[in-house]
Amino acid sequence: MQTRQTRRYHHGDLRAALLTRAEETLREKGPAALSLRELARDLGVSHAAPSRHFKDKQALLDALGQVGFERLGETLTASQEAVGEPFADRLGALARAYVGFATGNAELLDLMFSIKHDPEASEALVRASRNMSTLAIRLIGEGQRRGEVRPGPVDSIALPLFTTLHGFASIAASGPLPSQTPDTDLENVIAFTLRGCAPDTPARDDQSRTPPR
Amino acid sequence: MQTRQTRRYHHGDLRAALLTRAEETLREKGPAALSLRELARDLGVSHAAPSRHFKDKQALLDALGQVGFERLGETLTASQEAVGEPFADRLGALARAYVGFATGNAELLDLMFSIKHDPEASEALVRASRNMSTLAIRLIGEGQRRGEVRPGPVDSIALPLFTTLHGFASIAASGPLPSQTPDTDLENVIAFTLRGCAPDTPARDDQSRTPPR
DNA sequence: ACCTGAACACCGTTCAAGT
DNA sequence: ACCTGAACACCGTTCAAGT
Repeated sequence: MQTRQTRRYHHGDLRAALLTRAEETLREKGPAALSLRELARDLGVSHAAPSRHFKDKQALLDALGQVGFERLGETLTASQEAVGEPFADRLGALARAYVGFATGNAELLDLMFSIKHDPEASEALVRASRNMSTLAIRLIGEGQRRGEVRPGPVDSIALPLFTTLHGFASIAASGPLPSQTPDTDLENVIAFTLRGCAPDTPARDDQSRTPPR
Repeated sequence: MQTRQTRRYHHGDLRAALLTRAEETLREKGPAALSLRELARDLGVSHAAPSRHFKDKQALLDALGQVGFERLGETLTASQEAVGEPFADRLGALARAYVGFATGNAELLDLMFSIKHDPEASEALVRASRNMSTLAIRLIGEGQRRGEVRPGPVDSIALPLFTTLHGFASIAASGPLPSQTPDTDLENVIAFTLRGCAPDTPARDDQSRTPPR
């Protein structure tokens, strides 16, 4: 009766338990304090047990990064659901979601983007990180159809857009900015990005300009 | 005579030697391979010797980050010397210099920006990193005086500008971008940034537009 | 299949002791 | 002042062995 009901401590999902605990200690004590042996200790298994699920410490870190990318992807996707159609609204929601994730998961974001993108990196990791840029591409495409984003190859706008958001998010996450007003900073970045995306003759306020030829 | 001329192995500048060697192994073998004991071995001193110069491994990493910021500052400053006055030229030179540094010193850049910006972090480190943003501020101020950058608080433009460059540089450094054409990517980012900075009525090519009121 | 225990080579840090 | 040698507690990884 002990084999069926009393599987005693953790079994079936030591892998998941390792990832969960790893994320906790990453958040609470930083990346330097992340050790396989301590993880095993916390979970009450022998120090060699993790090797059944992750061949390497790096393999665990990669898996953690993958979780991070998947969760970031979900967060960004969700940000587009309760928001209006105008491009400015969608971009604002995306930017706020990205920055919110970055400041709420600073150590994880750092880990995600410091993973070596070797050709040999886990395919799932690569897929998860690419999924994110797809979102930016969709956003730009839609903005162009609405005439709120200047025409041109989607990538030539989506990549700068993404790097701007990512740059601000990662700097905001890695320490207080020189400026003491993070909210204003974010609004400035959003406004800057909107200008970078806008058509040559802004359609928003001023109708007295000459229309594009 | 041995105390004056034959100081034997390294002495006077073990500290500098440690930093130099640390940067080499960081570049060649990555941050995970950076160990105080191996550094000491490489330099022919005992494994306890480094502690005379850096109280901690973290103290060495902070010092390494500081030299990184100083060198990046010099690189960016130098990029402004042999370039014309127009804002677009200056920005282009700055962006290319930043990305060049990032791709040429990927591991170091990563280390620089993953340093915890505690209030207790070395003052020199903080100063070195602030120096950089001063450059962006000067650039924007000058662009505004020339009428090539839209008016407004300098910070509201300088910060987005900086985050855009940094975001692209750090992504470009941390692995090949999805796109296979890094040069075009950089040009796209520069063009995007210029639009973000530009006055409402672009002064560049098309003179048939209505001038600003 | 999943885990344990022991073993190995490597760490960072500290501290008495040497010169 | 600057460095050594030994010691301590901690790693990651491997591998025979258990259930």
